[in-house]
Amino acid sequence: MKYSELKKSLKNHKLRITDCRMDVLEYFQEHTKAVSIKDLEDKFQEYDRVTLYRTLHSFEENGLLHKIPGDSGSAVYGLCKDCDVAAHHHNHMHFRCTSCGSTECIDTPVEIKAATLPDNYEMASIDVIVNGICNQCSSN
Amino acid sequence: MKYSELKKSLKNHKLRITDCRMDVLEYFQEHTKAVSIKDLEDKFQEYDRVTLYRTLHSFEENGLLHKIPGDSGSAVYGLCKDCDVAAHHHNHMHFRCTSCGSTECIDTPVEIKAATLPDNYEMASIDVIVNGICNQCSSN
DNA sequence: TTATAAATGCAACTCTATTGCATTTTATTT
DNA sequence: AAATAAAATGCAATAGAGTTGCATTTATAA
Repeated sequence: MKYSELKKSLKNHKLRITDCRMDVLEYFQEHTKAVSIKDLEDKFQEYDRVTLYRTLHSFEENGLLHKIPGDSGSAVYGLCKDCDVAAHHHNHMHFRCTSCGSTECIDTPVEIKAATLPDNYEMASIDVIVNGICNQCSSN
Repeated sequence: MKYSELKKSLKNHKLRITDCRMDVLEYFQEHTKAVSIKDLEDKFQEYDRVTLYRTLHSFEENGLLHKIPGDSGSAVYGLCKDCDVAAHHHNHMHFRCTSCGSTECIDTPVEIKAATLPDNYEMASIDVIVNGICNQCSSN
């Protein structure tokens, strides 16, 4: 993605333009799989770990990323493709490959009826994590 | 639940009978909400943290508990009511209350068709986490 | 009752994530 | 373009979650 596009995207989300944020956002754009803090630390050794953590947090707060609960411990993050700051649409599914360990957002929308909940439970949002073998691993 | 019942349950899962395991299992039986390591540490200060961790792990390995990915960081565990060692049925949903922070297993079975996945993805299992307000919180 | 295999407690350690603070950088205003 | 205020960064320290090794104790089965 072009520099000016990245810049625009940050500005749209009311985020200041910094080297770290530009690099991290570009990294997200270039990867279809969800990204962990570990990935970023390995890739961007020139930035402090803390800065990378704070970058993820600010991106998440400003609706650029969504957090995906990690399998064991550490979380991963995915780009919010169809979201804007006002309305998040997180009702897609996350596919976690048990072979390569990657997590990926699958754009198939997920519908679970609130009617299936017991009385007096109110649904706000839903996270669906599908475990299995991803396309890359199944073709090897 | 009676002592003898707890004992039988542990034996069924090929787990040795110890004080810690009996107490922890009883605690799970008495609570409808999912249990965190923190809950256990607070409740059972007479047992070492490590022992409680290992108790959870052995319960999980032997099909007595299932692990539910925590909101931020620490995981919680739920009793496997309808599971046996041979066949786990984890396709129920987990309800996480954004008000009181509790997580709970809801017995409504969840069906997501593998057909909704893109080509060459193979589904093995699925975790559904519904966020919202639980019955207790909505009536307060 | 004894033998052995497993569970426990303790200490140390690893990994993940956060906080405080001084410094630097960004964006805005003049 | 320079000055200013607000925000981001880097570093060090700290907090929290979870694990490992090992000596000791306990449970089960012979």
